[in-house]
Amino acid sequence: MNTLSSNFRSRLRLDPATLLPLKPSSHTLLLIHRRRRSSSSASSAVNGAVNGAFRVRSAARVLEAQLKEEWLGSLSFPFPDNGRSPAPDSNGGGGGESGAEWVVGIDPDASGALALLKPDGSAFCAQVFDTPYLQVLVGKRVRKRLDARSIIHLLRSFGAPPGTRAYIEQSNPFPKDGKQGWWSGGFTYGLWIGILVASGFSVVPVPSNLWKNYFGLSRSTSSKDDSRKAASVLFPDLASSLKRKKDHGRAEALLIAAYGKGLALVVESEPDAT
Amino acid sequence: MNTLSSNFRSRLRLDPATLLPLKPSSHTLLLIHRRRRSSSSASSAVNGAVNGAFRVRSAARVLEAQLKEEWLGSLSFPFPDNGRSPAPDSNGGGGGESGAEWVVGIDPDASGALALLKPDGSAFCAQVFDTPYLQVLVGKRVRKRLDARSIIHLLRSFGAPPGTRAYIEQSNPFPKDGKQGWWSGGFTYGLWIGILVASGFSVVPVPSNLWKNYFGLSRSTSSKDDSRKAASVLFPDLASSLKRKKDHGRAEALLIAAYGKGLALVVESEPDAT
DNA sequence: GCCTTGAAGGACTCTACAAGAGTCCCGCCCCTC
DNA sequence: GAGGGGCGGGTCGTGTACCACGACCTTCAAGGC
Repeated sequence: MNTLSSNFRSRLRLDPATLLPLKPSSHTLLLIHRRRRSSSSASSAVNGAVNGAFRVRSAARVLEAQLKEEWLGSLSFPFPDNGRSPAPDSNGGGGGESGAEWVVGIDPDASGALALLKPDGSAFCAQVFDTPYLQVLVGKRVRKRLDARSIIHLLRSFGAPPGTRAYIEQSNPFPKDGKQGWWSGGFTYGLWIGILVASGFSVVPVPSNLWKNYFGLSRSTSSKDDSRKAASVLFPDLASSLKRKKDHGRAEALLIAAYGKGLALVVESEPDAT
Repeated sequence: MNTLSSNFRSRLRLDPATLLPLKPSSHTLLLIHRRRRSSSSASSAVNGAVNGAFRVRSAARVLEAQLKEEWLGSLSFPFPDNGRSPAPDSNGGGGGESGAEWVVGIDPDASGALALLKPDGSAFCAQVFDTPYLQVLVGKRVRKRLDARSIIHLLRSFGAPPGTRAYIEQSNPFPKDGKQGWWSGGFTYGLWIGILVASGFSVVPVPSNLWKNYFGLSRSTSSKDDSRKAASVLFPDLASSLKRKKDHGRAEALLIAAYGKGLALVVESEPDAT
């Protein structure tokens, strides 16, 4: 399709035992966001329900969770009333049950990548694509900007089922970083989210801490190289496309997807208790 | 649909004489971006074509235009090979000719709005919608974030023809503005672009200078009030929804749409010469 | 083309012909009414 | 809920006890190989 976006394929048997032992704890809740009718006017209803009986503290706690749920809901498929061909089942997600669902992982940076885990028989087909970009003249300099059309084209070519979950790393710039970096971080993040939601994916933002801790990549010197190494172990058939330093984005996308897949397995295999 | 997004309707006869006298000059070119096969590897082909015969100056000029064209192309419908139900005509835009095309105008700010100019017989139906938003907990503060799902829902409810042009104001923060402002500016801008392109619109970014000069709103004290006034004159039936200070976003969206509509008329009525 | 280092940065149109002049916000959080 | 004014700001999950702690980048431009 596009000369720029190189793609690679791999075959991987995702054994739950490989991914589960690390953190089956707290994140399961986040994935169970059901329909809620409240839309952009949270405070009144919640206050009305909580007044009197509960402390102000717990009310704040509840409101906090409510806000997060609504934010996630606004990024997820199917839509409340207009969803075309919505899954009749309760689960909003892609493939349904038994772990046979599609998962997308995205490193939204300008030199980022997109990883796709697609069910293939009893195994999985893993692919990774560099994010298509363009050269754009901004000010009197040429900068790199994501190529919206190519990204949409790529997503459509997948043929993923509606509501497929797309895990995307949250943009979290540092205070001492420059404003242009802050702007670009917001732009790539927003562009990806807009495209994904409009394309029928259910977007799940993931703070960078989570998937890094999940794979034990925290506080490791040269974690950039380590994440490439970890991705090569998880997806050995893609190791050849993770050899260079600049393949860091590919590794991130793959690990984010694997993290999301692990969460999905947790949700499916452990309905409630530990 | 949504309790939050208030909508309003108006009927307006857009007389070309009303909009044209101001600036039929330079911007017509920007709208004539035809298909180009080059994608994200501009430099080589262009350099090859320009080498030798032309000065370096003009080569830079050509490359500059090429970059801009590619950036606009990446935001426009139909897609090169995957466009579903593409307009068979050459014009990528919505309604075709005779000025009877749909136009969308967007003020992408967090408290912004979307304006829709829809052909209705020989006149136009103008509507404006506040951008749906959510309260989101970021850090330990509650901030306002655009509601992607509601925006998509709103756009789909229009039933606009594929390739309808959506004019959106460019995000241009000031150097002394804070990083959070830079991030948010990039985020809202990117989110809108992603949603619009993925929803089949042709996005045309518009620097704020252009439409302000176009309507003579530059260098006017309290240009906020003036733009509300100008929008009320152009769309008298919507004046009642432009009364408050905070309706500034609605006025902006309407004026951006009117600016885009004016450009479309220029392109259609004056193929080449002045 | 790939990797490293180091600091954290306006962008835009118009005028007039190379670089300069002039213009444009917004987000966020406090306050009052 | 609406308007006004002033400055330009991390955010995150987790743990211990309602704030503390420690973790996390990125963009953009220039130079070396």
